[in-house]
Amino acid sequence: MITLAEENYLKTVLKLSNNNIKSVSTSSIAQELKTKSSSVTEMIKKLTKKGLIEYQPYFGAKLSKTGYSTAIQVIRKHRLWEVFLVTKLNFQWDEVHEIAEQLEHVKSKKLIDSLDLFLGFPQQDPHGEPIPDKNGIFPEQFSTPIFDLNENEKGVIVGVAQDNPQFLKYLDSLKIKIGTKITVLSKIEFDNSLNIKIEHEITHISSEVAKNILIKQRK
Amino acid sequence: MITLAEENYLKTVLKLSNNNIKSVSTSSIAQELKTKSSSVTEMIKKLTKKGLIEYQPYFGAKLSKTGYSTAIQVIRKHRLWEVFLVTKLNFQWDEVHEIAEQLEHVKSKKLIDSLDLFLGFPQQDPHGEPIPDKNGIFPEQFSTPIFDLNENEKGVIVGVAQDNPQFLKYLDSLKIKIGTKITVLSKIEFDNSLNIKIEHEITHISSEVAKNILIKQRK
DNA sequence: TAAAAAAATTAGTCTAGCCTAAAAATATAT
DNA sequence: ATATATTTTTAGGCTAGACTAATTTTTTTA
Repeated sequence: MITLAEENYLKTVLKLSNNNIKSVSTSSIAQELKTKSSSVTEMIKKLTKKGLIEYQPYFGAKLSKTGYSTAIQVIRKHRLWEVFLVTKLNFQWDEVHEIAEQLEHVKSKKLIDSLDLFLGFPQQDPHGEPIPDKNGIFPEQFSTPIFDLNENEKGVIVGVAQDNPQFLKYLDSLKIKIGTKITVLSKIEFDNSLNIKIEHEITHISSEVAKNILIKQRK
Repeated sequence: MITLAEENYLKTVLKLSNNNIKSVSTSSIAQELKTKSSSVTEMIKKLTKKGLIEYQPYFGAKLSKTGYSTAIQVIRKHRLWEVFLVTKLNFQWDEVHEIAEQLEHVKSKKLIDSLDLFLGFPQQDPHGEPIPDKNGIFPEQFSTPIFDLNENEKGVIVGVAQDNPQFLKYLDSLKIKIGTKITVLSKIEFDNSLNIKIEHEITHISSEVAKNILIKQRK
């Protein structure tokens, strides 16, 4: 049986690894959960013993396969409850997070699948976050700013978040248009700018631009 | 802030005192919660310190006024969630208790009042239990078997749960008919039979009969 | 590449809730 | 009315999860 605290740790590791499986530091978890790193170390050990986390002392923790799917299910519950609160109980989109934090820990597979059906299998929560299905599969990706991609992730450009002519001309000069394939090669921590590959050419864009180019993600 | 365990204790005290404010024993609470009486003693002390319970060592615990209304709110949440599960998510009436046990601890006044509205202010849960309103007031009493009354409680007969002629003739012989006022004088533990007063006559009925006479309760 | 700084882990406490065993109080029965 | 039985409370432990302080490991910097 998994406890509420354990679920919150798994969820946090998932979040910090950008919905992927990768190593995150003790201190980042502590910061996110507003606890101390010593507490995190202990809990990570416990989750390792349960097979939910893979942990290398001093080098961070990452989700195991079952840890990942457990975390995804918590996310699914959280987002479905948010949809319920907004669409059925008329909550505002900014009022639902705290309540969903509680509801996401209610344990019943049947409950959440029935709720999903009742809500009409929504694909996004009120904040636009995608909702994984009962098997943990995320829906066909919606458009995302390139800015949100991690290193080595790929996408196809599907739109822009600005129609200012200067911006669009700049995109032309980079040979960026709808349908163009891009890959994020590296992110520069300092100013959040990106090195990207467009078709076969390598180039560099600022964070401002990266936030305004919308892509659909690919494997 | 009240914890989940504390809420469960308050709910249990309320249940054991038949939705009233009266003293219940440590051991009965322990039995109901499947814990040990030593644990109960400790928790009762804690709740006393918080002003939710009034406690006299060796002579039981009873709800304070605020303890009572806290417990009523938990009951309200439990029953509203049960209605939600059955009427909106198509659960069967026997599948909802365990899930409602979890949902009843979610903290948000607005959530539960919105849910109440969404459900159309139901007055009974799927098991026929009355649902208190947002102020903790129970709806006009529905019919109840006499069997469910406690000693010294009163009611007016409003119906029967059997129409078998033998049963009805027997009621005639007791001068019981619709509109008859009754008072429960005492309950015999051994066979759950009752001594009752009908208008001004004292008589005795078996538990079988008591289960099939429906009354509307009075103060 | 060695010293200093930063991050992570360990050791030792604390609280909430639970437990068992022993002691104390109350209730029952002769 | 006193001995016995039952119930309740007290005392002392245990686990989950968190904390602080001390130690160890890794990273950074000179």
